[in-house]
Amino acid sequence: MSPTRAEQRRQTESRILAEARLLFAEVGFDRTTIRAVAKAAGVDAGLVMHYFGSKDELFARAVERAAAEPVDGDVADTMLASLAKRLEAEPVASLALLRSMLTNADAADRYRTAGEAQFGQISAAIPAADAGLRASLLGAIVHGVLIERYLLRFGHLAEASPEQIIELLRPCFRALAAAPES
Amino acid sequence: MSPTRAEQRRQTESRILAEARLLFAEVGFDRTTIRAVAKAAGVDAGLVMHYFGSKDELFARAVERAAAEPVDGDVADTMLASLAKRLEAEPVASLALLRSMLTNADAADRYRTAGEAQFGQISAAIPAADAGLRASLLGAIVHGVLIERYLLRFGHLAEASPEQIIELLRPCFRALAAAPES
DNA sequence: GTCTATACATCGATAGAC
DNA sequence: GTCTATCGATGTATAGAC
Repeated sequence: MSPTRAEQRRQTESRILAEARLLFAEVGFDRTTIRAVAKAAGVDAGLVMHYFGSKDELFARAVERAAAEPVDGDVADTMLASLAKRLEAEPVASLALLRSMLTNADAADRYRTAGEAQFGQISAAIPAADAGLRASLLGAIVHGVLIERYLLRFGHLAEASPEQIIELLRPCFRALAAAPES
Repeated sequence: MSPTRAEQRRQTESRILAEARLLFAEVGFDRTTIRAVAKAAGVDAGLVMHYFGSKDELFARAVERAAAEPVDGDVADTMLASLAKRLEAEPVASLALLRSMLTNADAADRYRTAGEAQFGQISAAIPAADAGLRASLLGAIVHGVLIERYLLRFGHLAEASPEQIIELLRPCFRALAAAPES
């Protein structure tokens, strides 16, 4: 009935990862210490190092996620649906990346890489000569909203319902996703 | 002909402040060290401490700026004009604040305070029941664009001309600044 | 007015005991 | 599989010499 060593390790490891994600999302890479992660997970700092080798590796494991979903129908609607999902359930792994991307080069790279896949699809689906810039603006808006809602917790944005936000942004997204005249 | 001690100090102090602003904008509060600021300004670390007392005080002095300009005419146009100005000349003091606001509580507070004055005006000028949320979204968009252009230097946004960006954002801003029907 | 020397704390990482 | 002990580096801040 007692768990094998491999099971033990897997459980402890995932508990460490969960606490690391939370801390990275709350205070960012630099201010998250191995010691604090270990304490939150109820283990020793040496064990965290033993499992993950380095703080960078721990961060990499904590923020890795599944790939972005494909853009099928209308660009604006697809992006709004994706944003709505992230406004309903707080996306901890994304927040860990967002929190750290301005002060950590590795986090910035991962953020860029994660965004490029989605960017390519969106850019290709916009029928305009300046599709790249339009897609970039859409991305900047999404991230600006997520930052002020979850990371800075600005009053109106933090408390508004996802539907309210989505409906206000819909005309913006439509304007950016559609060509000026066609 | 030789400068007085007071003049000497004033010059050295403003040189230190300028270098501090640059470093805070480039790598954020935590990774900016007193030693690095001193070195960039061509003085000793002890002197920086002697002038400003603490790293927090140095940061406060480095990011303090003039108040936001008043909202006179159309809300959307006013905000777009304000954004255009910040897209033409890189606003170093603002960037220092933006770079640090996700990982430093004091920077986040200053950012919030600086934004609230402008927020109140914008919110009051929007004729809608959800004016507060609309104003917040406008702020989030502005900051999202500034972050990706200057702090992350994303290709399309970093290279686009201010006019291009402003014209693409104009319909978004109009939609958010105007009541749904009136 | 400017610099040297140093106290004091924190953190990542390593080695090894149990 | 988990924890103790410790090294080495770095950074803020202080005290005092010049």
